[in-house]
Amino acid sequence: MQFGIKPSLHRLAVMEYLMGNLTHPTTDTIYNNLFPAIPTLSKTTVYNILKLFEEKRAIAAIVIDGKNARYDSDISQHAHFQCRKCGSVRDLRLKETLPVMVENSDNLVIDDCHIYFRGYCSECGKNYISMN
Amino acid sequence: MQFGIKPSLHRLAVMEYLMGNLTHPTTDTIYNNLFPAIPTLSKTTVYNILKLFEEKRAIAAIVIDGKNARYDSDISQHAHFQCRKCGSVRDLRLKETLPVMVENSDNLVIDDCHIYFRGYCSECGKNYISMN
DNA sequence: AAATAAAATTGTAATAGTTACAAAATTATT
DNA sequence: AATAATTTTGTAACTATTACAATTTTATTT
Repeated sequence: MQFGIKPSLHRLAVMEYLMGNLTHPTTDTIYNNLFPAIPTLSKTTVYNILKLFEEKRAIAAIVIDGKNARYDSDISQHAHFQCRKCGSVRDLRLKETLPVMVENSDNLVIDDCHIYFRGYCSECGKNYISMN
Repeated sequence: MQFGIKPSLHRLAVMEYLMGNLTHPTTDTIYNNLFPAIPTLSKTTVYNILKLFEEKRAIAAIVIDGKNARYDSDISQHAHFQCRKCGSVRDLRLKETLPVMVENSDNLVIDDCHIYFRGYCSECGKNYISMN
């Protein structure tokens, strides 16, 4: 396990789950899916582990609607899309890697960038008629 | 009041506060600052009004850390930066307006885009030494 | 102007995601 | 084997937000 994170059974299980499920799961989803196989697992541990991973930048936390955080083991440069109706989150590939595109006149130490879009997914947008 | 929002004293007060304070205030901050002048104001009303404004796209909700939402009456294309240490949020101007830069192969109805950066602000980053 | 309908606001209570914390269990080191 | 360090657990607390029904205000109709 990299990123200066010591491995443990639980940490490995969470990381493996994330790598095998690039569906931007919530803490709850991760916990519920791991629990059957690891009955001693506690939800606090999942919170702890996800927090540790995110701090070490081993995974990305996706926060869009403020309801709950989602997690992504794909830390390559990509954007996200969340449907306003069903709440589902999916990846959006960028057509080109973003250049340094902000005016950073002050001495900001920038280590992280997130881009997200919102709207209606193909399912929920079926009956959507623009009023413009 | 535009965006298909009927004006009321409270709605006008919230909008005026946001337009006069481009500091990305939280619901709490808005409420606490308006309350002295409008003692009948309730926090639920502030929540209701901010939700309405955001739904009508009259303001932008800024959700970065999942702790609480912040609001911005500047709905022009710009990015945000949040300090990991002090939590402050500030604007970052984009050097050029973003072109359509995602592969939108599916039928997504996209109506909103947010870009945010994280790291350490000039104050909190003073003693920051990169370990790379 | 009075009566009625519609909309906005209020206050309380509930919800849900997350964190604090101290105890227990596990793992590593001496 | 003994000790120290780390990880995990479980409960309780916290906080931002929402649900909801009652009340007040505003608009519309008679």
